[in-house]
Amino acid sequence: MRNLKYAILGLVNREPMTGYDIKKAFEDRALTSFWHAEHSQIYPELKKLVEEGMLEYDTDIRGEKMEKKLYTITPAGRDEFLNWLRDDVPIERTYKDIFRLRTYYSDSLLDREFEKLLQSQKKQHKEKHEYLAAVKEKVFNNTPPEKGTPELGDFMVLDGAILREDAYIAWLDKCIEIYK
Amino acid sequence: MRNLKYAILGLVNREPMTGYDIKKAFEDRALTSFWHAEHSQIYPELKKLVEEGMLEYDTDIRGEKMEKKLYTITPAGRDEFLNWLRDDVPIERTYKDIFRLRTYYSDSLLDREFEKLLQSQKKQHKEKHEYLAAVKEKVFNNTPPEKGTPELGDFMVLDGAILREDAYIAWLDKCIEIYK
DNA sequence: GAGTACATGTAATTAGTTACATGATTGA
DNA sequence: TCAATCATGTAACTAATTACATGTACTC
Repeated sequence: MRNLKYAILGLVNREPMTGYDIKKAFEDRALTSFWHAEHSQIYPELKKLVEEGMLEYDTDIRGEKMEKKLYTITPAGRDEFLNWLRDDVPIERTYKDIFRLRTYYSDSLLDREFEKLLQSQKKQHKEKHEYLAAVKEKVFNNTPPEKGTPELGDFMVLDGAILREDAYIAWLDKCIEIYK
Repeated sequence: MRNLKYAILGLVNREPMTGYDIKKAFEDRALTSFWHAEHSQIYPELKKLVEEGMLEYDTDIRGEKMEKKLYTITPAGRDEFLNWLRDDVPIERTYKDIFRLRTYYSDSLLDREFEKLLQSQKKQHKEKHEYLAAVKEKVFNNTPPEKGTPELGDFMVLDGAILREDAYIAWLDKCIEIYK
């Protein structure tokens, strides 16, 4: 499906970037909630995208010797990206989740043991939720940016991540209630 | 992390199973919402688990020639599984989601184009939601089973899947509102 | 006799993670 | 001068998907 390919094309389509910038973007709060890749996956993919004519780069010499490659999207790359973006896709059958897998088997634990695990998960999801809500307030003042700007994309996925955390916490609370 | 290993150990711990049964279990309504594997991944993993002493099997001859292997968990396998189950794990940093990736880049589409994609996703998530809610009613009468039964695990993850769909639909509605 | 479900495997490829490997630049 | 960050790559391994490959049993 080459999802990483399109994730990268989309980023470089927003603005020219180095591999390092892409790595940083994947660590960013909004993106990190629904996509991620290590640099060891990014650099080979960039090389491939250049070979395929989707991206090109200029080598930038910083200081004495330090080289960095600034990637730009080509017209072919932009076409390919837009065609991908327009696709109407089926929803994913499975959203893999290790804690749900553990919950599925929780009858093999003592009630107290499992309740502790539930509480630990809740604590972590609450922290994530608070963090995301703080970003929404500070960066966006809780208000959606203008249509047609990349910032609106950032806002929507951030909002989605917050709703996802809400639902996760509500689910954990239901499980805790059962086990109490 | 060997998650498939523990997914399989957990299933066989519930009751002896063939590889085919495990495949079917992964297609089951509850499990399929948070875990999945193809038979091409299951059979080699079963072989490995036997080599590691976690599982053993009896070959059952059905009819003329047809062989099936009924796997049973060993005491070592059960120990390993329970130790894994007791682990307190960090929440996943990323829940990969291709539609959220597309949403992140939606400013590159026309409003009408993207709204159509949002509506298509909503339709699919609503169908999934209705299906899950129907299972919850028919199988569990909307009531949690007794503690200490595998059925409670089934119920909790099913409930979690429903809440997840609720949140997804709520998020899509927010996005649709913005784009309308 | 045809179709579906049962039943098990391997091969080839793609995706993703962890570890190995190197070096420059910037600011305290 | 030390630490953090910038910057790029490869190697080895694990995880997962798609395709190839085969045959049985049951029901209509």
